[in-house]
Amino acid sequence: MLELRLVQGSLLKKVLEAIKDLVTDANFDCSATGFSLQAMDSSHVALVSLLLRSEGFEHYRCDRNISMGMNLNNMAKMLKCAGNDDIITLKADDGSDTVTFMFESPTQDKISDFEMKLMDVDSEHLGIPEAEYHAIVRMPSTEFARICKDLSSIGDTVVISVTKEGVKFSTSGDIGTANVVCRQNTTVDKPEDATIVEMNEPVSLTFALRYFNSFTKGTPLSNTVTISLSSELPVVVEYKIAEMGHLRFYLAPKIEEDDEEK
Amino acid sequence: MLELRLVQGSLLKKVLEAIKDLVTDANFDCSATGFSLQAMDSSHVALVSLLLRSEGFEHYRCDRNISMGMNLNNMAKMLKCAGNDDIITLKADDGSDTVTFMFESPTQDKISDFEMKLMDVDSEHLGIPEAEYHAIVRMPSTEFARICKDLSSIGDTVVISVTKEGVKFSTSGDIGTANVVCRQNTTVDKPEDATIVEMNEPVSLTFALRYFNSFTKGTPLSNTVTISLSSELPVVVEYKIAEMGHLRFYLAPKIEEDDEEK
DNA sequence: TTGTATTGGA
DNA sequence: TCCAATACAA
Repeated sequence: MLELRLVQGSLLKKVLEAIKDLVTDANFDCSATGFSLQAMDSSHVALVSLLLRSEGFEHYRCDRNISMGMNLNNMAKMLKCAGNDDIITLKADDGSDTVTFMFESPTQDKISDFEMKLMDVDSEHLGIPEAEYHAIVRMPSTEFARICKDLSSIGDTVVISVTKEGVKFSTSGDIGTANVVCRQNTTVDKPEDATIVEMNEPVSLTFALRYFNSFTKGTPLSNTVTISLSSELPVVVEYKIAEMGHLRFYLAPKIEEDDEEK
Repeated sequence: MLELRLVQGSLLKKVLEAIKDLVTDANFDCSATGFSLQAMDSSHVALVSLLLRSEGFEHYRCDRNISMGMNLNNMAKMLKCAGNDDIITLKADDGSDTVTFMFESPTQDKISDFEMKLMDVDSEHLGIPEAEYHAIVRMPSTEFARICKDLSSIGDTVVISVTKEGVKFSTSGDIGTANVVCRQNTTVDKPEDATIVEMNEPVSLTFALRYFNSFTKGTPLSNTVTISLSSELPVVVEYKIAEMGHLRFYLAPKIEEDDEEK
C-alpha cells in the first residue's frame, strides 16, 4: 500500500513538465526515504535524477519499497488535470498494475481521481558518485535559461568557462559567434538574484546546447540553478525543490577530439 | 573604426523586427551624420528608409564613411539575444569583414558580445526627393495597424481618400466591401491619440494592402504614424524614432488602369 | 491586472 | 507564414 499526499501539488506538475520531454518512460522508486526517479534521456546521453523526500509530503505511507514504471507523457497529461492549488495524492495498492492520482481542490469542492496503467520499464540504476567539483556556479535560473536559449539561436554547442571573475558561455555557428559573461555578483537586493562562483580550479568544458535547453524546463521549480563542473565529469545542473529535494540533470562534456555529429 | 553606443537598445531591436520581413539583405551606412539604411523590399516594390542620427547615440564614433552589408534576419537573431533594457554597442574595425554587437545589462553583470560576418550587398542608393504632399495624416499607429489588418481580411487593395473631414480607407473583395473613416479629431486626452489631417488638395490613391501590413510592423517604434500622400507619388508611411530619427516606408500607388497582378 | 512574449496550430 | 491562445513579466 502506497499513499503519498502532497499539499503543493503544483510541484509534481512542474517536475513532470520539466522531464517529460527528456524521458518518455521511467520508474518512480518509493521507499521510506522518499519518492525518486533516475533515468537516462531517450538518446541515452543525459541523466535525470529526481528526489522528493518523504518529509516533504503531508502524509507519506510506503509499506515496502516499490518501483512503478510510468509513461511520463501520460502521467503529465493526467497531472495537467490538477489545478495548481490542488492537493495531489498518489496511491497504489500492493500488487496492482495501476496508480491513482487524486486531486483535491483547495475548497474540497472538487475531488478527481485519475487511474493510470503502470508499465515495465528497464531500469539501469546507475550509482552516481558524489564528486568534488572544480567549480560551482549558482545563478538565477531564468538568466541561465535565457542564455541557453539565446546561444542556441547561434550555435549547437556551448563552452562554459569558469574563472574567479565569473562564468562565460560561448558558442559559434554559421552566422557568427557569441560570448556571454556573467560576473560574480553578490551585492543584489534579493539573494536569489545573485551570481556566485565557487571555484577551486579554472575549468572550461563543451556541451551540446540542446540538452541544456531541455534542462532549463526545470526553471519553474526554483529561482536559482546550480551548475557544477569538473573536467572529465558530467556537468550537474540542479534545481532545488523547496523543502523536498531536487531535480538534477547530468550531461557528459564533449571531448575536444570528437567530430561534430551531423 | 566604428563604435556606436545606443543606451536604448530596444530601439534597434524594434527596428530590425520591423524591417527584417520586408528586406533580407541591406547595407547599413555610417557617416558622421548617423546610421542609416535604404533598401528595396525583396519584390522590389517598396522602399525602406531608416535614419538614426548620431546625436541620438550616447557615443558615436565613425572615423570614415562605411557601408556594411548585413543579412537582416541574422542581425535580428543576434539582437534578440539583447535584453530590452540592455545598452547595445555596435563595433567594426577598419577593413574588418565582421561587425560586433555588444550588449550590457543595466547592472553591468552580464556582458555579451556577438560577432557577425558582413556581406556584399548590391545597393542602389536612390535619392528620395523631398516632396510637397497633398495630404498628411497623423494617427495612432495601433489604429492604423488595426485598419490595415482588418481590411486585408476583406480585400487586397486599399483606397485611401483624404478630405478635410478625415481619412477614409476602403477595400472590396469577393465577400463584400469595407470603408473605415477616421475623422479629424484633436480633442483627445493624450496628443498621441489624435488624428490630424493636413490637406492642401483632396487625394485618393490605391495601394496593395500586403505591403501596408508589413509597414505596420513598425508600430512598436512609435505611438503615432504619419501617412503622406500625393497623386502620382509614392505614399510615405513614417514612424518617428524618438530623439533619433525615423523609419519610413515608401510604396507607389496602383494606377487605375493597371490589371491586378496575380 | 495589464501588456507582452512565446508557443502551437491553421 | 501568420494568427490565436496561453504563459509570463511588469
